[in-house]
Amino acid sequence: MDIKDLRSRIDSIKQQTNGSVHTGKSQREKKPRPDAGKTLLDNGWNRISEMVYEKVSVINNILPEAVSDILLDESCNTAENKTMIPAENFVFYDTETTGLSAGAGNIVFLAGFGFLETSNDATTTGKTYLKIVQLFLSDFPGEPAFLERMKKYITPDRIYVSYNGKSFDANILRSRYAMNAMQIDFGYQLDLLYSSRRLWKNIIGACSLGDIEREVLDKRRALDVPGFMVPDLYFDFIRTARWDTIEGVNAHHLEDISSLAELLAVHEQLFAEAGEHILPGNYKPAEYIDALGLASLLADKRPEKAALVLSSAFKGGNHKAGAGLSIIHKRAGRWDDAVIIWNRLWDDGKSIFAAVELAKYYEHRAHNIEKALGITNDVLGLERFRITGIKQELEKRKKRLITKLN
DNA sequence: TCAGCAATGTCTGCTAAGCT
DNA sequence: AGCTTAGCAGACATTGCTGA
Repeated sequence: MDIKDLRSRIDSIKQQTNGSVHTGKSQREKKPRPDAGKTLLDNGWNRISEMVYEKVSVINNILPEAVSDILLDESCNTAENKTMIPAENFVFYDTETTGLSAGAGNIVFLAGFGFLETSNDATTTGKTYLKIVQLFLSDFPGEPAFLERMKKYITPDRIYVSYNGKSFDANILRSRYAMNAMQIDFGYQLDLLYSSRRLWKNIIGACSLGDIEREVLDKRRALDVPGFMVPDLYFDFIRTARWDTIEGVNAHHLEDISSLAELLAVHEQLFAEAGEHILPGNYKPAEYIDALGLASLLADKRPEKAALVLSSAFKGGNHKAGAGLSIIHKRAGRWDDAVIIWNRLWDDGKSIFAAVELAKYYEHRAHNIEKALGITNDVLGLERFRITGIKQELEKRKKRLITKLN
């Protein structure tokens, strides 16, 4: 994007949010939008204290019903000895801030928490929906009251789901509570950035939440506020107290939280169907998943599923998946299965990894020194070693095998 | 008994990438 | 832009097994 495109994009966003495109004319000359005089209170926000506002929205998109323990580690007390955790234990959260650093000058002005709840309404009983509570700070002095109100939604016994929240949101929040001499006890942090990278990085490249929304969730935002503009728009709001200045940011923030819930649902769907060849309807087909990444996520808690994923990918011609599967077989003592894979990898693609494994197998397991030497000579003849250490290792092996043979 | 090998674990340093 | 995290590679230590 060149500077001209960027300028026009910024103008069009400003036009949507407050009509204040920079035209060279003074503020006084500009014609305000008809709704420019609206306040937070006109837009569904409730005033909690002088500078703190709160809004509740209900979203009915694709939501996780129960969530597996696959993405959680042993430090998560909520998941202790459970393979499935009720969705009510998960809180989806996101913040908007005045900058990127965790330093003193950067504050959180918008925080949102999404709770999965089940309807008690007579007509929709049992239906799960996402209730999102947004908290807005309308000016800096209200920060202590803002943080105090937020404590209502942060409890140590829940699992807090975010996108890059481990690095960003949680740290900034902790730092704001510390700056205000207040205590906060966050629950377990589940950051979907890292699992998303494993699943899609090799397929779609960049894995920002926006990329994931577009490529995986198939969501298109009509006109979104780019992150880098958020601080400026908030500062405009502080100066002008015009609600329409910040309207786009709040909408963007609500979308982000809603997408988090949907993204967790996609993870769950993938885990549930791992190893099966068809992923139905809502999301991209199986070829759109990095089999190695999915298997690596499943490896600890569902090793049998990880093996199924790799096996199915290997059948489809993914040699790296075959290599991974062979190591699982080897560790489990299933040598015959491992040898079949190594032979195929060697025959089909002259895989150095497979050849080294076969040489080890014939030397130490099958005690067939001639065969071990044969494959060692074959692979040494390839002359396409990226890692010189492997070649040296093979030459050492060759020397040893010749001695053994004699 | 001991040397050599393979596997595994730990530590360190570096890089890439996400958030507003 | 600043900060944090995970992943990766390389170096090194430890353990267990095997065969001379």
